[in-house]
Amino acid sequence: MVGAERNEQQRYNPAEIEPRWQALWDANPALYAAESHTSGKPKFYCLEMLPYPSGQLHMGHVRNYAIGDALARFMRMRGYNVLHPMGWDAFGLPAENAALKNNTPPREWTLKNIEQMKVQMRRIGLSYDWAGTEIATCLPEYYRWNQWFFLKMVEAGLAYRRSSKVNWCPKCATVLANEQVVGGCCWRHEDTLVEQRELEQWFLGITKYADELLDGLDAMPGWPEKVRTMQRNWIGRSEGAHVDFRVSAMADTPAITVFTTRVDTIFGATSIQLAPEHPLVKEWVKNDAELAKAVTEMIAQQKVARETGDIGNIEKHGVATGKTAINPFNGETLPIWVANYILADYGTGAIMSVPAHDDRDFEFANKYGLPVVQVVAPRDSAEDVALPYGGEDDAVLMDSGAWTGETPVAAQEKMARFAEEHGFGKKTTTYRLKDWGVSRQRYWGTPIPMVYCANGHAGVKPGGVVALPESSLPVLLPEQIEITQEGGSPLGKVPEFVNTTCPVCGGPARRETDTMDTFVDSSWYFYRYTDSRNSHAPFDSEKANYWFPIDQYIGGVEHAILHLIYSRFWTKVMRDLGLIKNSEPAERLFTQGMVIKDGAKMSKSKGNVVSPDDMIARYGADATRMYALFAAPPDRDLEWQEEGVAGISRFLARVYRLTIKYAPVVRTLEGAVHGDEVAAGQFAGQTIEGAALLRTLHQTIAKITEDFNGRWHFNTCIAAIMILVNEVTAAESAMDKGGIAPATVAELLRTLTLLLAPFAPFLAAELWRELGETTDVFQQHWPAADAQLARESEIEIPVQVNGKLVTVLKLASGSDDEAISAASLADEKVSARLVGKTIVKHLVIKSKLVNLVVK
RNA sequence: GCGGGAGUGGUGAAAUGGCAGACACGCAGGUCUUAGAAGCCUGUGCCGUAAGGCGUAGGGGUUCAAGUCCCCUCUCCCGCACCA
Repeated sequence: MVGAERNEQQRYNPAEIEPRWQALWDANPALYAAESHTSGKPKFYCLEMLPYPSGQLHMGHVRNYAIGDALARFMRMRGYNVLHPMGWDAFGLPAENAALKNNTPPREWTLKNIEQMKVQMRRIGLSYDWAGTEIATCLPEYYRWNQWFFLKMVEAGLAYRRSSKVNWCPKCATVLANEQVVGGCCWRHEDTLVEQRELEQWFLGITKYADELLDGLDAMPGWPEKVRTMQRNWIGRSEGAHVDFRVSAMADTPAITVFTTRVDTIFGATSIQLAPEHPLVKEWVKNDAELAKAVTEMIAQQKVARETGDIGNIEKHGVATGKTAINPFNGETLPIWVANYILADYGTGAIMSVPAHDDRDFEFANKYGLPVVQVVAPRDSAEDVALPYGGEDDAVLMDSGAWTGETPVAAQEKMARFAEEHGFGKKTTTYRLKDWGVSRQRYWGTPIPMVYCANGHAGVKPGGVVALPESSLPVLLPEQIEITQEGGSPLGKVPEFVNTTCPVCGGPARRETDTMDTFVDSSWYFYRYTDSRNSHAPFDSEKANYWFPIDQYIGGVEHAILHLIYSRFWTKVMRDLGLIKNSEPAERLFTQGMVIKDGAKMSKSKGNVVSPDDMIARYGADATRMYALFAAPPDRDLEWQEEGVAGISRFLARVYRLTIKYAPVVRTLEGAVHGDEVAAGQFAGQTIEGAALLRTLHQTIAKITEDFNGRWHFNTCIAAIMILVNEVTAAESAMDKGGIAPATVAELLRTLTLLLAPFAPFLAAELWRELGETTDVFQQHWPAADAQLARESEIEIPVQVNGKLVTVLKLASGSDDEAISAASLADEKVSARLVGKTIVKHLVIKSKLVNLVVK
């Protein structure tokens, strides 16, 4: 009957369908807007990391957003109030480089890129609430709140200025945070070695939160173990002790404070080792030309090794200073050396060397013939142990005065207390994490809202730093400016910007000309989304408290340290300012894998970049994003194969053909109920074919629904939809002959469309309309799986003999173990295997499988 | 060196201790076509004409049953690294 109505088949044409729907969606800004915080629905904050507006979307973006958009659409259909925002991480160096190259102002270049990328994102059909949430961090409406937070941190003693050794990228012509140095090179210029410079810089006191940042990781089950481990390593908490060693015969020289995690081994110390850049060494080289030469060489060598990533492998060497120090625990005199394996910026830059119980000290002592004194040994086997010996669980101290016989752990505690009581040491904790240096000598960033009062006033000496009042915010970035890469901050060359008055005394003042690290912008942007048009505050606390924490954050693992640690820090600061209640920004974090091509990360230099625009032009946005979900589970790397996209496109074309073919039948069914309103009994009078199709349908619903709840194996979800479509296609002749009730056909096609909606929104919208619906497919309820309909009528029972498959029995659904057992013995193939054997065990497992153990 | 992850057909992959390779890609044969493209149908882990045997990096173990759990080894990817 249906076949007769078949017209000339329309072909699936995404190039026509997709822009048509896109235009409709663009014209309706409220379509994906979240309801307010007073909504009665449960909330769901679905967030993807905001992109840098380079002007070109890449496949990594497409994959990231395809995952987030599928989830956002699914959650909406499940009845949640979904916040799904998007914005632009719009400050940063590329805009300045582009300005140099093309003579375009950074602002213009950035805003143009944003427009381009927004066009691309809309073309993909991503369901963002553009009108309600979109932010660009380079606009004063946004960055004024960076300045506001900065002032709050100055007030709280969390932002401060000091001179220190900093990482300097010559290409960026600016300072970098420790987090932005990757393998000794700049994170943006992987071939550019980072130099060390001494500069006055602004720092944020992230180390005040080091313990909370570290301990909090244990209570974050929704974050990948990998990310939590990386953050633990980065924070690098190390419990130990400081011990002061007096320098012999130099009463006015300060004692050398060493940091050690093994104070229990101090009786085995045979030398003191200083970093080449230790302050005492700097003093001593003044009167010792030979020492000066050796130290200078070591510093140069350390620098080279650090830059080439070889630090850790360079040969240990050192030089004796000729000076000695006193071990406060036993009064022994130890030689003081300078060694190239001691780092100036970790601990105190000085160690006590215990060759018997530390690999590095052992290597060093052997080379220079320093004594090796064992003071820890296994409890039972005395001192017969290979050195260096770390001291396992059953170890005890030997030759260690009052502490001899103690376990190392007990001794560490007692000896640190002893040192403290006698004033030459204390228990202490060292972190690898350093305070966050946020000053950048660049133009395209947030101006730091501080001035230097030229003449000074009460409490501020001439040239001293003064915070601007909140009322003077925003400090605007000047627009017309000459960008250069030399001669310090570009802002320093703009007199109208630099010259100002002191807000306290009214005298002349000079503005801070450094700008903030762009990671400041991204540390709190997701709070702004909850109230992005607020001009009185960064956001309304009530709104933020409704939406936070983020229910699902999705992005690349490359931000595991940088952005994800800074934004955790910022959240804690905001909590302590009383702005929010949550202590962590995101309940769940998902890090998707990379998109690779020919086995390597896509890059211009390798020439293996696949452009999303090309893919969309050839196969459509639906096929492109669906392939990104189908080709691999989302947490794994994805090898981009164009044939695969073509395959998805063919699949969508089959769905399209099938739906268009039967749509006329569906449309003529008046008042048909559908979706989850269908009563289970409705399809009771099915033909066998109809029942089989409904069974697969409901199995598919169940599978996809379950997967969205956490497993996120969208590749197998899409495979399940393919299986369903394959079955429907195979039943076409039955459908044509009227072997399947029209209501069933309608149910199948409507539900199939709903199941496709999170993955292929354009096609779903088109087919929903073709099926005669006037509502928006994304406002529909997600279909409910009916366990009755999903149940198999016949079960397949594999039968094994000694664990090897012999046959598969087909039995009526609901057969009990006894029936299964009997059927397995009655089978010919099985009995052939049993000739001359004795059955030892006859196992029927969970009504699913039979295993006969025979001898 | 430390930490995390991975290793399954020609390829992407699937399999929550229970039939290894679902679903795709590719390939081969067929069909339709004046021809091609697109469809559609069939086949496709390896060895073997077949019956059958073998098979999840390698080795061992636990179990009625192991890709999956445990131990050892190898390889690859990612992060950190002379961190005292």
